[in-house]
Amino acid sequence: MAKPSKENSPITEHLAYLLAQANREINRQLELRLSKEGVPVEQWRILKVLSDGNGHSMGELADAVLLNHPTLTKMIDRMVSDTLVYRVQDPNDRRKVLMFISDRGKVLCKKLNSLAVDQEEHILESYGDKSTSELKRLLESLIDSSN
Amino acid sequence: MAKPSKENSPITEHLAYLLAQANREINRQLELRLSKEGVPVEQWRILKVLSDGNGHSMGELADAVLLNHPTLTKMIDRMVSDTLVYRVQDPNDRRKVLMFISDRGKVLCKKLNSLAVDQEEHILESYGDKSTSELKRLLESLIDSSN
DNA sequence: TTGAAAATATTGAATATTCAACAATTGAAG
DNA sequence: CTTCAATTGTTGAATATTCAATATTTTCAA
Repeated sequence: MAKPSKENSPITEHLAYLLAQANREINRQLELRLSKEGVPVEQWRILKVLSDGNGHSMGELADAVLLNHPTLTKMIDRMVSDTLVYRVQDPNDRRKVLMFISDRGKVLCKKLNSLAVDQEEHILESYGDKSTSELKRLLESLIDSSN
Repeated sequence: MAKPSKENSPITEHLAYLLAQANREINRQLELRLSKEGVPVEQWRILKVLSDGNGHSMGELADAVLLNHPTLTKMIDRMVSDTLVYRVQDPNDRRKVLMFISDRGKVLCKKLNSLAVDQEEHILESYGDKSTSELKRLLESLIDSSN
């Protein structure tokens, strides 16, 4: 009699797979909303981080928005062309570039925020208040325990 | 006095962001393990799905491994070159291609499974048994409620 | 039975991402 | 001080992904 083995468990039971699947689905929904303004999810994240009005270095930003450096550089290039953000050399460390959000960027960010809030509310409705906050709590703690 | 608004909540509090972050981190860890065999995560998923020995169509496979069709086609091309899998025309519906895992693929899949199990056990240790199963349950239910 | 629509997989061009190398600046040890 | 290593950001080439168009087969209505 064969003993049950983890190695035979279907892919759908792996945490890594469930995370990928959930992420894909939620991201797809968010993408759909933000596409109303023609903006990819990553750009919304960038705008949101910068909307505190402070300057953020590229490295800091890359960490915050989950992009690696070259990808971020190229995305920022586009956003600068669209005058959503702008670069300023850090006066205290001239290796660094500080990114700031423009007025136009702020206006767009507000619109995007409300589209994103729509989605969160939609999730709350179909998935439930309690499940949502419990899931968030568990995700935060997983991320913590991974560092 | 300004009332607290969801729209100002930091990006780190959004479910979509937490999912992306957790997914990124867990995937990174898994990638690291599987790189011992030089195999990307997606190929492991493909092998795992095919390791039931049955033929799976490209569409079915694309859904299961969370890749869109053209990407899967090109990845399968590589795996066929590496003789990990092979194509057979579906005799019942000649539009379809059925994918099968090869003997070499099975051998590789076993090694990959044990690397993946290592990771899951590492997560169980640092994150805890209870949290892990609770998180899995919530993720499954989120995915369910999104369809 | 025929012809139009749907389903399935692949292709090639356009786009995006990644890797490795680079340039500029700072930090720090001798 | 000077030099060498580390940090920061960008670039270009290589790679990968996506979108739109295509080919093939099946389905189904007329």
